Amino acid sequence: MSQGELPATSYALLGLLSFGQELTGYEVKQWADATLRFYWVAPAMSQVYSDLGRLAERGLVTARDEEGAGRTVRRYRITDQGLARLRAWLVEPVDDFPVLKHPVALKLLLGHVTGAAAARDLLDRYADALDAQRANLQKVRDGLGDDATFAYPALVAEWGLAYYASEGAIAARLRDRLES
Amino acid sequence: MSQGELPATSYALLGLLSFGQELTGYEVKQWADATLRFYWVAPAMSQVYSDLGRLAERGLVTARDEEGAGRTVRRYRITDQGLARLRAWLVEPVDDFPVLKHPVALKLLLGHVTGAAAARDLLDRYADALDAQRANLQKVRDGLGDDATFAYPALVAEWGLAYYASEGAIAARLRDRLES
DNA sequence: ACAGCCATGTAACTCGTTACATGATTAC
DNA sequence: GTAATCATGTAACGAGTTACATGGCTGT
Repeated sequence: MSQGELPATSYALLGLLSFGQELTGYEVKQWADATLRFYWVAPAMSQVYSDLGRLAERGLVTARDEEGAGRTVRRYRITDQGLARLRAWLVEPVDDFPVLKHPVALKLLLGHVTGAAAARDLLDRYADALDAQRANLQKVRDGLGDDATFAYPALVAEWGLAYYASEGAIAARLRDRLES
Repeated sequence: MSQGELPATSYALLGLLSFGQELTGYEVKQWADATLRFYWVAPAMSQVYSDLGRLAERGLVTARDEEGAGRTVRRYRITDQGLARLRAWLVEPVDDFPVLKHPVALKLLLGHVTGAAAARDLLDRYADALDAQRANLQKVRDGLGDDATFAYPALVAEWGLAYYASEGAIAARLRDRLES
């Protein structure tokens, strides 16, 4: 039990459980959609369940079947071992530099194929998408409040907001340079 | 032939060939490492070869075996059909918002597990990595020159440089907020 | 002679996705 | 009653990775 390395996404899910609550797979997915999505990925529902199963196998979380009128739901809680394992991973030096899969930059890179008008269009639509994304993240940040419990998630949300703001400014500048 | 959708990475490789040269798989990989790496991914050598093979099967590139004293190298060139297909993909509205896999943000999000000192450390090391990455991209940008041929790649490289600058500033600000 | 780069691929595997399948509870 | 949401999984597949295998060319 507990042998073998885990993919980062598993640690991310384990991390969601490190805030102390006992969550169902469904709830873990919702938290992932609300927070992890902006800095990591939003794992598919099916992956959440299978990853939680693996974490349980290794004793990093416990699975408890909770009887509720008619329906039984399975709640997961992080174990001491899981917390220790998570801490060890967190303090490990980060080997991977952030990977950006940026379809807009990729398409702009090939602007010579489509011409300046298409490139401007691309950046315009990106600016709209950025606004929408930023609005979503702003709601998440507001939802986190100013309590100490979620101080770090709030910090990271603000990082994301600053990133979107900067990205919007850069995109606007690039668009202007294509205007000529 | 030419049936079926292609993954974005295949279009990215096809895009590298859209600049007109006839390249070997090895050279495509080098271009990918130099440019695509910053905004998309650096595909493994083995993937470059298998993707080029698939593009050839579909008539989007031609493969020509070039005899050279003893050794034969295979050079790929984009076809008219390939260029048309690439153009169609480029003008398609971008459905995917950029995906950021940001291990530093992910670990910072879980700062409550390790404490403020570890979080500061994390951001310090990230700042160093950012500097290194920015220096690499600066070399790429300089190598692209100011010729019209690589105007779009140069534009995107400058986007990347601005992004790294902004990221460094944000990380420094966050670090200061953890100082107290 | 030897190291390092150029060059090309195959095989096994992992991560993560979509599609499929099922059913209970809640709000209107 | 019926639609949306809560809840839990399995199966098939795809994209991309690492490990393995091979060999020529180039500079010292």
